[in-house]
Amino acid sequence: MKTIIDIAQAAGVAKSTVSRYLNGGSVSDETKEKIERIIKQYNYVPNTFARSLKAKKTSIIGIIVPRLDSFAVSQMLIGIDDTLRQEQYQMLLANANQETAREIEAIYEFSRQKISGLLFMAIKITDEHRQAIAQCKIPVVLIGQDDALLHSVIHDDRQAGYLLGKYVLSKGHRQIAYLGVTEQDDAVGIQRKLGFQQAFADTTDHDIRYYESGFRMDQAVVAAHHLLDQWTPSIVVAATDNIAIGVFKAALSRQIDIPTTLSITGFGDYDITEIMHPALTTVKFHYKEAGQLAATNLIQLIHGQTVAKTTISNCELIVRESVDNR
Amino acid sequence: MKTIIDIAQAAGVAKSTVSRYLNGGSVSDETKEKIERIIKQYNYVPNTFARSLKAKKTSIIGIIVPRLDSFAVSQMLIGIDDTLRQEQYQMLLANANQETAREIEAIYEFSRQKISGLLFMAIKITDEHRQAIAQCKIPVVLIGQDDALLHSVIHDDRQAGYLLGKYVLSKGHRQIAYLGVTEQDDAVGIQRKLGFQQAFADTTDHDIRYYESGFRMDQAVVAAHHLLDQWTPSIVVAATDNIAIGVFKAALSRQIDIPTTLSITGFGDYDITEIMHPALTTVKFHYKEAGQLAATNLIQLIHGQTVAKTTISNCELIVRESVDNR
DNA sequence: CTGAAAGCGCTTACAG
DNA sequence: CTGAAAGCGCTTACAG
Repeated sequence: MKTIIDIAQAAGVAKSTVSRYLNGGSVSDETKEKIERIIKQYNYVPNTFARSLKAKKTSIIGIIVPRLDSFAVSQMLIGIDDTLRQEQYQMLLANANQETAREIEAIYEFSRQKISGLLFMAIKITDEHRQAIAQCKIPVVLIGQDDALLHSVIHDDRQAGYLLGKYVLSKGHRQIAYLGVTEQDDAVGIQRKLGFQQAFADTTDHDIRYYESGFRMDQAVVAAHHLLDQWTPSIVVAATDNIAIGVFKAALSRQIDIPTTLSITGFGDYDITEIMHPALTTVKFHYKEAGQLAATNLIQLIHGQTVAKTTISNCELIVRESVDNR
Repeated sequence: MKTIIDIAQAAGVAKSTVSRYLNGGSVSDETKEKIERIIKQYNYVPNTFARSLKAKKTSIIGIIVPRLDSFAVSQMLIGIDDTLRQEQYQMLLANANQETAREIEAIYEFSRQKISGLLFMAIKITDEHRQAIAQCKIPVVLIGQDDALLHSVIHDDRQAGYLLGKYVLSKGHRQIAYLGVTEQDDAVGIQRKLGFQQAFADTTDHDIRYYESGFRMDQAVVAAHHLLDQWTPSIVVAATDNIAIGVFKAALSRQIDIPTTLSITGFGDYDITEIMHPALTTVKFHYKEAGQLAATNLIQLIHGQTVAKTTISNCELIVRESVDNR
């Protein structure tokens, strides 16, 4: 491996001059050309460690995701990658596998790698998280989850629940099973549900019953069977598209016709929901844009600029075929 | 930020002793305890740059993926993450977005970051790739694509095509549309097709016609319409599940009944294919395991151990409902 | 515009 | 088991 000294010697200049060339400092056209040629010839690549050690900064952004096999996560990653590339940042990725301990671990590990910023898709922010983040002194932008202190880009989960609630109401449904997720997850577990309930605030002739499922499709199938064993609603409102797909699967295996006998809705507008049969009525979030926004905000934070504490990414109701009139 | 000198002073020892403690060298129990306590108290985290600069190694593995919104890629990433975590490696991720130029760029950028190994999901290996890899002197394991020189973990695409071909044949289909992808992609574009053809080697009363599609579902829809405009096969054999889903969608919009009028198959066994209606007959690849295997092989390569040049991950036919008897 | 020198925070032989 | 010293490959004031 060639070092800056090799280049300097070959070009007949001091290494500080080469360094200046590398960092866009003032160098005469003549030496510039000379250095350029030598670098190309030697195929010289500066050592990032030496550079970062001295300059005390890196071009690496850490990203913590709860899982890798999720449409929402993939889309957000695409958005993040998009803007990070443009700004010449690299992505260091950690999969927390939905475990808080692994999230904390990743924060410290990232700190050791001296990332210049952190993009964090958390399920729930605890004091332990706040402490780790504070200790590492890294700029952070949360994605998908709000926090009193940290910067965040969130989806309008409340509004999403409300829009869907109003729609379900308008279609005449009154026997409603809400298949949610743990309230540990504020955005998905609480806000969507609150928005949904709000849509029914002025209605009295309805019966909404609450059930809970895990995030994975197979967990949703189990939860849906459990639900359908207990009750016969006219609609199941699932807290995510993935869970809705699980309900589809359970209903199918019970020979329940969708949507004639049972209507189903989701949240998220996953790619696949469009081609399901019947196509799923859901609420679309702009995941890719949220990822871009979060990356942009983080970079501004790194540059010491001020950024709105909370950025809200909007949503829209996508009406398809899985909800029947009642 | 505290440095090793702060720790050394506070503990009343030399910094080389602290370094030895950090790296598991011989230190008396007494000093060990002292240093341990101080480190905890100061919340000291060693500077990775300084460490890597001197020790000339990192714990970072670079990963280049063609896209992020793919079931196969996600699953392989999960597998990779799995074994990399256990071995204390970090993942530096680059999304090439199916562009060769971005793949090359990523290799050089990774080299600058001094990754200790590269996991590469390429579409096609060109001389430009080989040159970049050779120049950077980084251990590499290819995933999903074979190469004459580089180490790789591949799926048994040929066998997959063969298994599916034999099945299609046994179900009586003779008017077959093979909706493939570009032959640039050896594994998906060539091997699967060759295996499929091989299954028909002893048959003469068949008519297989070849069409081509992009990898994305929306591209597959267009390709499927194009195909169905031109011909009326009894089955469409799609080169990936994603493409098969596009065919489903096109058939649905044309009111063609699946599988009665048109049978469809895919490759990959994406999660979703199980809950489609009718459920998709396909060939399952073990993506997660392939990711684990590749990561394991790469680490062995990094440790200077010898590794089989090519590791083949097997496949199995998954018979479901999308193929009718003919 | 250019160069000599100090220093970033570690690790690693080498003595003792 | 422990410490003093050199050095990894850069960047950055500071002179000139």
